[in-house]
Amino acid sequence: MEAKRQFTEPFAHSPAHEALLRAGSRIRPLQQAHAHIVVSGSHRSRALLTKLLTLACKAGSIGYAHRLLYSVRNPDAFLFNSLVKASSSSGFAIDTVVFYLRMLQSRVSPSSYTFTSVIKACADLSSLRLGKCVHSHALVSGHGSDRFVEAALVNFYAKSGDLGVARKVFDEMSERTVVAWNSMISAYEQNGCAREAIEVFCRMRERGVRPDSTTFVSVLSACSQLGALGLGCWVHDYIVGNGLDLTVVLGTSLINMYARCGNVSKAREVFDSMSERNVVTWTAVISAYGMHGYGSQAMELFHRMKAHGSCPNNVTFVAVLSACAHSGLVHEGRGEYASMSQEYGLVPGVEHHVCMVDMLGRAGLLDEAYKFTKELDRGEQAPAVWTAMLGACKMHKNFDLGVEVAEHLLAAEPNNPSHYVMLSNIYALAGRMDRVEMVRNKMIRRRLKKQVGYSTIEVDQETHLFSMGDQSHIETDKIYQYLDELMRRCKEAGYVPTPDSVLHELEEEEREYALRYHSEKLAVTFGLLKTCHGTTIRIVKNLRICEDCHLAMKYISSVANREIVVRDRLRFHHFKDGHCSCLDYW
DNA sequence: ATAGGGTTAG
Repeated sequence: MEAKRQFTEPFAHSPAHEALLRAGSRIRPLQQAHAHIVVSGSHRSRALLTKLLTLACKAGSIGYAHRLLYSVRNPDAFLFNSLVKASSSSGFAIDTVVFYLRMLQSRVSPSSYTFTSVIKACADLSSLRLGKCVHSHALVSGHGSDRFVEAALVNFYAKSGDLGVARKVFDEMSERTVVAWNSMISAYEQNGCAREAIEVFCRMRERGVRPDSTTFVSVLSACSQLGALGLGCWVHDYIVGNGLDLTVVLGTSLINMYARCGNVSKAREVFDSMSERNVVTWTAVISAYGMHGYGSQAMELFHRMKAHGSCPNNVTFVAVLSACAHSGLVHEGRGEYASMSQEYGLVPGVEHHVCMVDMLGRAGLLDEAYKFTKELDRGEQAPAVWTAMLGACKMHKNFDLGVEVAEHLLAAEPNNPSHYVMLSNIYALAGRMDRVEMVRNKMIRRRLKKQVGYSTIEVDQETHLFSMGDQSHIETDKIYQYLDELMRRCKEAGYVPTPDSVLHELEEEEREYALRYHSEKLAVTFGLLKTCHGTTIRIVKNLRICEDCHLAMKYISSVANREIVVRDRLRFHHFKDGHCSCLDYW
C-alpha cells in the first residue's frame, strides 16, 4: 500500500499517462506510449503498467501483454484481475488461463471477479476438465456461491456439454438473478433441448421473475426449433405490450422465429419495422425467403442488402446459395458463388460446396455436380458434399453414379445409417431387390437403425407428436377413421399412392401401415379435426417429406380445402388447392 | 491516475 501511494502521486497527468489515454486500444500508439513510459522513468508506476496491459489485450496484442507481464516484478491482484478480465473478454481464453495460473503461482488470491472471467474462458474453450478444476478452486476459496460465478458456471457446463451439472448448479443457487435464468434457458436451447428451455421459462414466470430481452431471444430460438408459433406470437405480443425495445438481436430472433414457424410474411413485417439492421438481420430474412422457396425475393433482398452497404459474409452466402438451390436459380447461384471469393475475398467452405452440389444436382446437372465435387481438394470432399451428390442421384434415378457415390460414402462413414438407407432406396428404384436385402442385412449386422421420423403439430398452444403408425394418441380411433376417409376422397380425386421405395427399408409387418400412416399424414388429419375451417395447418417434420406424403398433401389441401404448411428437415412446403410451393422441386 | 462481472440473433 505504501508503494502504491509512492508511485501514484508523481505521475498524475504526466505526458506518458496522456499518451496512453490517447492511444486507446491501437497497438502502434500503445507501443509509443510504452516507450514514453520507459523513457520518462514512470515504468515503475503500477497504474500506468496496468492500463497499458489491459489496452494491449483489447488491441489484440496478447503476445505483447505476455512480454509486458514478464517485465513486471511482483504483479499485484489489481494487475492480475485486469489482465484476466481483459484477455477473457477479448477472446483470448487460453491466455486467460495462463494468466490465472501465474496468479496462483505468485500467491495472489483470486476474487469472485477473477473466477467469473476464468470460467467464461473455460466455457469458450469447452474444456470440461479445466473448468471443473477452476470450479473446485472457486469452491475451496469460498467464491463458489457468488451469484456471478454461479451464472458463469451454468453457462460453462452447458457449453461443455454437461447439461446435468449445469442444471445442478442452477438448482442449488440460493438467489437466481434474471441472468441465471437466462443462462439456464439458453443452456437448454443451445443444446437442442427446446422443450426444457421453455419449461424453465415457465418456472421463471411462476417465480415472478421478470424476463428481459435476452430471455426472449433464447425463448424465441426454442420456438424456432420446435415450430411453436403460438408461444412465439405470445412473446411478440409481450414485447410490444411491455414496450420492450426491439433491438437488432431481438428483432433478428423474431424474424427467425416467424420464418422457421412457417410465417414468412410476419418475418418480413418484423424486418420492415426494424430501425437498425446488420448483416445477421439481412441474412435471417434472406434465409427466411430461401427456406420457403421464394428464391427471387431472397435474391432481391440480397441485392438490396449490398446496396445498403451491408457486407455479406460466409453465413450470408450459405443463405443465398441455399435459396438458389431450393428455387432452381442455377445461373444466379453460379454467379454468387464466384463473387463470393472474387468480390468479397471469402473462402467457400463445406456448407457452400454442399449448396452448389445440391443446386446443380436438383437441376439435373449431375455431371457438373460430380465434376464440381471431384475438383475440390481431397480434404475438402467432405461426406456432406457427397451426400448432396447422392441425393441428386436418387432424385434423378441415376443408378450407376448413385451406387458409386454411396459406396464411397459407406467407406468414409460406415456407421451413418442414412447412407445405407439412401443406397437401398437407389437399389429399390432400380428393382434390385437382392441388393436392397443385402444393404439391409449390412445395417442389421452393424446394429444401425434408421432415424425415426416424427411430425408435430401445435393446436391451442399445445404440441402433439406423431410417429409412423402411432396409436398412442388419445383420439387415435377418430384420427385413423378420418384419415381413411380423407384418403378415399383423395383417391376419388385422382390420388394414386406412390409405390415408394421407403417401403423396402421396413420389416414385413410394418409395410401395410407404412405409407398410409406416415407421421405427417396423422398430424395433418389431427389438425383438420381440431381446427376450424380457414386455419392454416402447420406441421413440423424431423426428416425429409417423402414423395407419397408430398403427393397426398397436395390432394388433401384440395379435398379438405385447407392451406397446409409442412416444414421438413430442410425447407418449407406450402400446399394449397392441390399444389405445392416447391413446384415439386425439392 | 489502474477493473469490476454472468445471459442473447443469421
